[in-house]
Amino acid sequence: MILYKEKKYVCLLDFAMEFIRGKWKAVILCHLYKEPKRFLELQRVTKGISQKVLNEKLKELESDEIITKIVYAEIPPKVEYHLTEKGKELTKIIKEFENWAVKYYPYLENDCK
Amino acid sequence: MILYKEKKYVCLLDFAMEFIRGKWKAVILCHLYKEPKRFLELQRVTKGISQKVLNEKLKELESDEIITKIVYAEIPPKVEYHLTEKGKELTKIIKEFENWAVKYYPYLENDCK
DNA sequence: CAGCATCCAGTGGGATACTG
DNA sequence: CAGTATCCCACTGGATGCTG
Repeated sequence: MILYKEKKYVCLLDFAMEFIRGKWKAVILCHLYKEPKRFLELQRVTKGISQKVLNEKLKELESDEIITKIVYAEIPPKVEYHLTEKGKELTKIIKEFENWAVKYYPYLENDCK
Repeated sequence: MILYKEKKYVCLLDFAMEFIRGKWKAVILCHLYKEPKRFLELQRVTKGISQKVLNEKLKELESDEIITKIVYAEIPPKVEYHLTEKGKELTKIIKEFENWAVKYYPYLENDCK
């Protein structure tokens, strides 16, 4: 049993999966893989996500040190989200899931690029 | 947008992640990696899972062709769950998450073997 | 031994409106 | 542009008891 930040995990894998739990985190990370993105850009490409949830997930990813947030002191505000090294390695693994799906479900199109 | 079995997915990755969504599926698959297991065995090693949820997840994994179920005609009943080839490949990726966690959180013990 | 039926609680996420 | 604040619903999973 692992205790981390007030939460319980039955094993290390359970703990590891926590970083990408839910419908959106993996998708967000993939969108940040090639290059950093701004908030609105991210919302646009992550089709279907609500502003509220995007914000929540970005906060969680930041506090987990998977991404970093860069705020430019401009008006209107400009914010960029980048993957950390730790986040890049995680995202590489996530992309393997995508490849797995491509292999076993080749007829499903992949518009998530 | 992908439609599959009455459900909607925003992209292929979202679809791929569906196979291991929730707290338990990844853990279960890892436990089946080395060798097939019986129901009770699986419940014992997957510490904390309820019988109901284990059953639900096994059914989902079976209908997704990630595992196969072998029923021996004995009394008392004997059932074994095996990974398919598709499932093995998926589980290999899952194990990389574990390695990622070991790398970045080396001080957390790993009792999930 | 393996698995089904209920009932219930917590939470992840949707919709909408507002702000520095 | 990049958030916050509410309100609400659906779904995942927990607890317990029963059965071929």
